[in-house]
Amino acid sequence: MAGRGRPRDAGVEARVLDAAMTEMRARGYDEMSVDRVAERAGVAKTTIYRRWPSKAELVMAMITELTSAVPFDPSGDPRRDLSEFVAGIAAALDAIPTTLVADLVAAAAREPRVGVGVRALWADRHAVVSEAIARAQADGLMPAYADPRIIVDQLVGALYYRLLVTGEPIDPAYVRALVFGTLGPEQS
Amino acid sequence: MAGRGRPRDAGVEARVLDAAMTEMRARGYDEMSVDRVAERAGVAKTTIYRRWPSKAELVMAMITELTSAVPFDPSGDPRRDLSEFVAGIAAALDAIPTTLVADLVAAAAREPRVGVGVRALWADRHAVVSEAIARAQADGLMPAYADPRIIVDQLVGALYYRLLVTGEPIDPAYVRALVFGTLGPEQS
DNA sequence: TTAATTCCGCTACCGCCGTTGCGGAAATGC
DNA sequence: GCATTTCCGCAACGGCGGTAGCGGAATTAA
Repeated sequence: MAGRGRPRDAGVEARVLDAAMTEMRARGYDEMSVDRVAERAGVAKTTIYRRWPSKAELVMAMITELTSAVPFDPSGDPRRDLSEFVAGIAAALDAIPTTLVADLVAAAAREPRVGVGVRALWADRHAVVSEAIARAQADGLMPAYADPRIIVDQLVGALYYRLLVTGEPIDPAYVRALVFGTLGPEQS
Repeated sequence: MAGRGRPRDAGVEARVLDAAMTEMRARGYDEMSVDRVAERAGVAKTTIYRRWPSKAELVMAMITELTSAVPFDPSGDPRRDLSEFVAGIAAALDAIPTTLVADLVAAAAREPRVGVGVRALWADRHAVVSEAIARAQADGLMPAYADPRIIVDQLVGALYYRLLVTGEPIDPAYVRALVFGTLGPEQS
């Protein structure tokens, strides 16, 4: 399986991502320099650029590791699944510095490949939640005139908008209010 | 009214914002350099930095001029006002390159002052729409269990999310579906 | 006219992102 | 052992954002 030449140092990737993480937490995206990340990882800067084409994609790779750890196993109960879905996104957004989320969004809009990556991370969850909403509509738990996929846009969009534009906090109360506004009061 | 010393060249501001606009349209945010803007405006780079503290705020000033031109005069009819509100945002987002919107969002998240500026641009409209929604709820046109301000988050957020993250188009059909999903079918 | 004041253009500089080229290190195939 | 191939570290560089300092230009006050 090994190629012809010198094999890649297996530890480099993890060391760099780790260093990027600590530098990010300590200084934020703008003040984090690739040179310092390289130094902290004990690696030449060029080695970093050989694996990730830009600072944004390096950080993107770091984030992918983080967000892929957010659990999500749908139960079939719309209210429960919706709450978990929204809370999961809120938690993921909370685990990452706000400025970084903003930069990722910017990177996603600028670099199609990054955008595709971010979307793929959540595509399956979106599909599950869309189905949960459709089921809730069919069961008469909520108005049936809205497109489930658009409701997903609205749920996720509200979180991003609040975090990035209005700057207001995304606390459990907000998450609850969001789901409550979508599904309405509990029906026994 | 004139101060003691040499007065500010009145034409500089307009020339710089104009140059920034054309450079932005031609090259996008990243490839637009302040040096070139200065050259095109016939102005020293330092003069630009004396008026705007950063590239982001320079572009922000440019955008403020643009978006402040989007008209909005509420009629009192919820469906009409909601449609105009959403369509107005969609139009504003459409008039600006997507990458620029993303960078502005990033700048808003990073630089509180920029965020305050953007929010102030829309604060009054948000208030009007919130009241329109509250009125619609009171009149029984839509479910009353949702917080109007959160509905505004969801409407605006869906637009941003679609534009910046999913990359899907914001066409009149989507705007219509968004309002329809919020207010439900027309009631004669 | 002269001094004080404010603005402007110019040059130089720093730090950072990202690239290029080169020599050496670590593996494989003969 | 030896050539080949791939990876790595190193040094240098260009371009950009942003800053500092200086000399001169334009204005007001005396």
